[in-house]
Amino acid sequence: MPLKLHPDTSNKSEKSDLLKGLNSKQLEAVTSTEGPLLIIAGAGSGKTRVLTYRIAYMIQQGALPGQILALTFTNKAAKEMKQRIAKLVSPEAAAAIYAGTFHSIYARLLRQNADKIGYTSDFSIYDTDDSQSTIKSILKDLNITKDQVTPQAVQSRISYAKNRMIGWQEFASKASSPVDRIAARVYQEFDKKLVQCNAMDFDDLLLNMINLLKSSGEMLDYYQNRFQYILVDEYQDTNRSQYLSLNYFSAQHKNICVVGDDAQSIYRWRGAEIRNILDFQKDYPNAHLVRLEQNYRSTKTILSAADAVIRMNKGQIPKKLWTENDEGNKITLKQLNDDRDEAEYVSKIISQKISLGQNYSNVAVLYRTNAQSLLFENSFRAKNIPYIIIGGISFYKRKEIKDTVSYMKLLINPNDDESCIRALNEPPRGIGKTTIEKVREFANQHSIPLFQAFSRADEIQELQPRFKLSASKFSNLILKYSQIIKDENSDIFIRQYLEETGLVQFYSEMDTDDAQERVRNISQLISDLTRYYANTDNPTLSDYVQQISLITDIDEKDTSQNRVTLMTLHSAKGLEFPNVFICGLEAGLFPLSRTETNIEEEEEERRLFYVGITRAEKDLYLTYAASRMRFGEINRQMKSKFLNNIPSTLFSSSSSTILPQQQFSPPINSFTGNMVPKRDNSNIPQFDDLHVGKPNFEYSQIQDEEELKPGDKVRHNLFGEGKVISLAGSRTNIQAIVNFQGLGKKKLMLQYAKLEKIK
DNA sequence: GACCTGCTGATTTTT
DNA sequence: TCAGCAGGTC
Repeated sequence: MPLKLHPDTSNKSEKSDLLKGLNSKQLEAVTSTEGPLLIIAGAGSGKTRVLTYRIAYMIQQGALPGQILALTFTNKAAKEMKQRIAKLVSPEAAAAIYAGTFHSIYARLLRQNADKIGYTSDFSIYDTDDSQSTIKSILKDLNITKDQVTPQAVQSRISYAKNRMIGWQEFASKASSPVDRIAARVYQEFDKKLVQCNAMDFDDLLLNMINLLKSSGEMLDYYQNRFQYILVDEYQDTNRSQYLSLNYFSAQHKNICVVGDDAQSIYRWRGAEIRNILDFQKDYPNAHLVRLEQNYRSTKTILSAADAVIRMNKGQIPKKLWTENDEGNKITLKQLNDDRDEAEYVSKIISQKISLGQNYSNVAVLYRTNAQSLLFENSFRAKNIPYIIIGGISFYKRKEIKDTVSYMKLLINPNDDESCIRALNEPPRGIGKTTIEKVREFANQHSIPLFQAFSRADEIQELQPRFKLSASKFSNLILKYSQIIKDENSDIFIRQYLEETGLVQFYSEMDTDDAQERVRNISQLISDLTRYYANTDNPTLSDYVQQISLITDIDEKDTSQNRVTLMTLHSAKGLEFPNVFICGLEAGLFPLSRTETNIEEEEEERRLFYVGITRAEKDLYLTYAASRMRFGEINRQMKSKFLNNIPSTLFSSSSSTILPQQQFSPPINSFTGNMVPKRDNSNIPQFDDLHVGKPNFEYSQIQDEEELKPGDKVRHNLFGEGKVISLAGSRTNIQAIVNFQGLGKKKLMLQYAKLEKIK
């Protein structure tokens, strides 16, 4: 169907403005709006710009924003794309576009039609931890011990199968090893359990989308008409189920545009199939192909290094990435004695750059494994280098946050057994393992959710009266508030509910730093919920919980501030920085040792190195250490074989001489265990960036403007109104004792507690 | 049922 | 190195 001109946006000058500044290939990609289009976009070739402009152009040409489906790799990328479209076209248009990750968009669509596939719209989304603990309980029910198979092994096999659209029946029929046979058995139970719990894991969001499309002709018809234009970013990293769902969506109109680069495929281990991009032209025989090969990001030197590396891979499509940029600085290769020296070296270079007028935010430090971040953190903190870590333990994976979210989930989806278990004994209610086992048995016998079994505790003969009492207290609390929320959907009641769970009070009363931090985190989550209710049309708790279930590490970080970014090479995909350090280039670490025996895995590692190199705009530093502490032991190692792929002419003269491996100097410290500074989070600017949307952590504003004094009336987000009893501590670390109405006295750190002074 | 202690395995990468 | 867990004790 050709595009019709939109009457009010067909302004000629706007249109030409939009296309101005694009090179001929980019222009071709932007304006080829009809039919299947494959864009092979080399690193730094302006891919994001092309996608954004293409959408804006389509809208200008008459496409309805609500008919556009744009799938990106992170929610952040989608958000940025929408922001740019808001400027290029209009905020209304941007808001109407369906843009997000596969998982978040599909979750949204599934919510609207959950009943068609046997769920309710309030289904829970299980993250990896939830799934694993479900698997553990299944293993227990099946009397399978850890000696036979680990829950992790089972989980990864199930996920592997799901990613490739292999159901349990097929998996069972092909299972040849004992572990596979167990996994097949668990897989079957797991599927059943998830449906019972009204829950989906990450893989199910994709699979169920396909099930939904297959569920009826009308459904398929509806969505094929609904999404007239489909755009997919990072197509090389899509898996089988993503691929199939796209085929369903686009089968009629075939207006599908995929963008990718086979050289940057780094998620094979997660089920991504490069063949999706390689076979696109087979799938759509009349597909138009555009190659974006001009790089606007990096210097010639960096590009040469990247090219030299990727050329070592056999299974790559030949590409000629080129740039008009300068030759630029040589690459620095540095050998250090050990991992601590490596961190010191990186800090030193960063400090030098800062003194020459660079910004911290122009620097990224990339590594293979999250565990490597610790030494950089220590060193940066000692040198007052502000930094942000992406990845590692996410805010939403913290115990107290998961517990709080479990209470929310349970309120909207009482079938959710995982949340029930989590919430049940946090804070401790005196219901122990034996009791839970008895209730679980009862639930299994009657095929009812765990929560329902707790509500019927009276009927369970073997339970002692005191357990029956605490069980009914627990279920009454949930039932009471789920009714209240149904009657009046307001965040006020959710806050009240969370307070009544006693979770915050439990931590508040524990006088440890750790507990105080947990209180702060919970209160931050609650502020976020409040903000969500204030800023969203038709907010619901269910929607909020689903949103935060799908937040990715990179989404939740505010990278706009002036600080160094620390992250894994995987997380760096799609980003760019003037200065990039790639650290830990050692045999066994990068490439990881387990990949060395498998050519395909090693090629994937090499692509990962390629991705890392091509993040750099101007200066690239490659470092490796002769010895490194791993698993609490000091290991000596050789430099990475990947370094041999880069011609030595590209390295600066100040680079370390590339020593033959045998000549490595021995590590200076034979044992550094005690010398590594303890992790100390006290002065890192971290609380403001662990967040959905805009964090706005408004701490310490009050005491800066007007000092609190005993007798003042204050309001706390969670505890409500109260009166300041006393203040103690140093200026930067004031502790207040506040008497809250109905709650009694609480000790609060002013620096973190959000106290609002009221008249 | 709560708490303590000593053992074990984890470090790939993430929606 | 250290978090998480099983197993023992009160």
